[in-house]
Amino acid sequence: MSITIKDVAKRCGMSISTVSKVFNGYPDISEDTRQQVMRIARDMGYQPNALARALKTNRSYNLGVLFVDDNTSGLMHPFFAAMLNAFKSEAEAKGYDITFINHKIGASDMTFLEHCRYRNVDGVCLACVDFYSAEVAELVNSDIPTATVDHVFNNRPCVASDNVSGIRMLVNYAASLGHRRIAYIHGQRNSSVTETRITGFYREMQAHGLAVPEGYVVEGRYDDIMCTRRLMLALLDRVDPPTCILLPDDASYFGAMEAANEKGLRLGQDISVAGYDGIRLTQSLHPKLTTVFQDSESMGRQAAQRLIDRVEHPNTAPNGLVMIPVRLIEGETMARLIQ
Amino acid sequence: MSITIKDVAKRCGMSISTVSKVFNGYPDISEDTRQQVMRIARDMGYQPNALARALKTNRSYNLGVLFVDDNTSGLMHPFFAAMLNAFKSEAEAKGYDITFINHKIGASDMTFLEHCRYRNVDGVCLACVDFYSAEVAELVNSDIPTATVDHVFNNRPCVASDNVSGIRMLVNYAASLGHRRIAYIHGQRNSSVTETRITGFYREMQAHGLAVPEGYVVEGRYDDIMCTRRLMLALLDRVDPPTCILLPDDASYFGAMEAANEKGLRLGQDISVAGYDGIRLTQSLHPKLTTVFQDSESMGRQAAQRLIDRVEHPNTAPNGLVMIPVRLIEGETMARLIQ
DNA sequence: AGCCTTGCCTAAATCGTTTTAGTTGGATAA
DNA sequence: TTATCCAACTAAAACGATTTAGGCAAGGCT
Repeated sequence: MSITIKDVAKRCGMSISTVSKVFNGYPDISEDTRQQVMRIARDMGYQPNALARALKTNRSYNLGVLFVDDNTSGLMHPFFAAMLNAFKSEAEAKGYDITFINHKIGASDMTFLEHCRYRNVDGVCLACVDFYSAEVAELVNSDIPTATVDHVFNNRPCVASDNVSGIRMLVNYAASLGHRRIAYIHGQRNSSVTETRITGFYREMQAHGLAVPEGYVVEGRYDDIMCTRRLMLALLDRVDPPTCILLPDDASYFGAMEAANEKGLRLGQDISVAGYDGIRLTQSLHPKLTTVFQDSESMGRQAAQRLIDRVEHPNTAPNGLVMIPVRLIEGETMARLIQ
Repeated sequence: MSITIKDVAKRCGMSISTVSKVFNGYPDISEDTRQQVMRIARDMGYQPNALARALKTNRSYNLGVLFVDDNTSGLMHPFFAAMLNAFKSEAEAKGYDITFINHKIGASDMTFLEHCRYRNVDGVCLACVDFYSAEVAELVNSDIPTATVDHVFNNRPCVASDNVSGIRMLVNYAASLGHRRIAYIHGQRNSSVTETRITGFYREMQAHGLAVPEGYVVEGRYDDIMCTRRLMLALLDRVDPPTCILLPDDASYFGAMEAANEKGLRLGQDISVAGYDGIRLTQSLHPKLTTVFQDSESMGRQAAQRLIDRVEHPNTAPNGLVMIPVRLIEGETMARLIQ
């Protein structure tokens, strides 16, 4: 159905090798021949077959992405979707397509590594996945180049958001506004992102000489409005309610809005909250959410760049960790306390 | 690096053909041999190479998806993301991986069709794309099986949300609550979805004998909070303001919330609005948005099923249009008018 | 004239599979 | 006994590319 190199060669009256060499920029081809082949190939609408090329060269120009969540795919989370989008754009600009790696393809269960081998991906980016699973370890320790997002494996390339600074900025900002009773509803514990933020929270609280009462740091869930609402209500019902509550992420803001409403409290005045992520949506709301902006676009782009770098220059030293700076967005949800 | 069929054959002391036949379920293999080959293959961790297989069989078990938007990718829109997610799950369950089709891969510009050929996709699903472009026409008219979402090409397989019913349900519901001045801020005009809804709007208004004043139907943008806010304020500033405003989609609800706030109007009491999509987020807000639920999950799943059906049974008659029913979600944003 | 470059091209092997057309050797039939 | 058949295997040709090794003129040098 498609036009093959053989068709082009025949039409040109030349050998297959010559046509191939034209397309691969070999020097031992005369200018005349090159022009002619190019013209005829274009006229015929010839497109080299990626499968055949990949089979021979062992380069598929395909990158795997690991974007699976327990429940639903990372596709549905605004932050991960934005990152994937940036990753994809950058990869495409460099000539790579992307393939989602999973472990249920058709009847047969595959490990992530098997799926990667099956599709001959040149490299794989691990973003939204349980980094502590055996499968992931197997993949990372294989010969397939990897890049990770927000989780470090030895000195392998990793793009990480500066979570320590991010959470500290929030605590510091809250403290600077006069808050002393600061609570933290954090995300699920089985991720290094969460752990990093929790540690940062305690450290910055300590730096400001602020106590963290029992129950002020409580496990919630990312992207879960109802859960956040419930936990926030519980915090507000305490005899010693916090004046400021840090949320798992921006999506949780909607839960906070409702909790505040139910209690008749005005956000940014009677009760202060802050999110984490800096997604577009919460920035066009009133009151505008105070949050930490994570540069998902830059993270996705750099993850792609660094992965491709590994793929194309496997013999240079791996480039380790890249920390992506975060930025405090001063919205309208944090009250200045009169002291 | 990887284990090939040759390695397995050697280890088994058999020919390559025999091993291949075992994996492809050929009948002329003895049970003993089958068992032995399977065991050794498993022990060695053998995984057939998809590239080689695809090259030979002309089946890549890869489906293309066309998910490009003018500005940003459809990945960022909750509705399309949900649909893609369902499509992906269904495809994976049937043994297919997915590849994003675009026209800028590396240095060379490709048409969508060229990209599909380059990657040897077995079929392609067109979801979030300009259906009126020449490129898309070229693709749809090629020999590559296609399935479309929300846009019909002749009798080719298409999964469409019942937009006519959806918009009519909203108008009908509004009318039944006593609304007579109903405005419609619709999405961008260059899509059949939008056109269908507009037509449906006028038709149902007429059916209820309701007039549509000049300027009551106005072009907004999907997923654009600011734009919706602006247009809604303009509508409310009229000498004959509507009592009910239909929005382009659920995401626009946030714009409507702000507009109502600015005017000091209570949503669902002083002013009524309705969305379109039924995404999770707007259903966990107060007031809960009245909207039309589009079954993105079912749409994605069925698009995958029907595309794969075309791929696997190319000689049966194409199955035309499947209409996915919509459902009115009665939220809290529509007031009952005392008459 | 003979030899060596150099420039330009081609033959053929190869990547890892699938699949068609045999090839065995033993059992059954005539 | 010999022809026939069958079950179970294998050889080899593809699929569409890349790449190594080599061929063949034409021109330059002794």
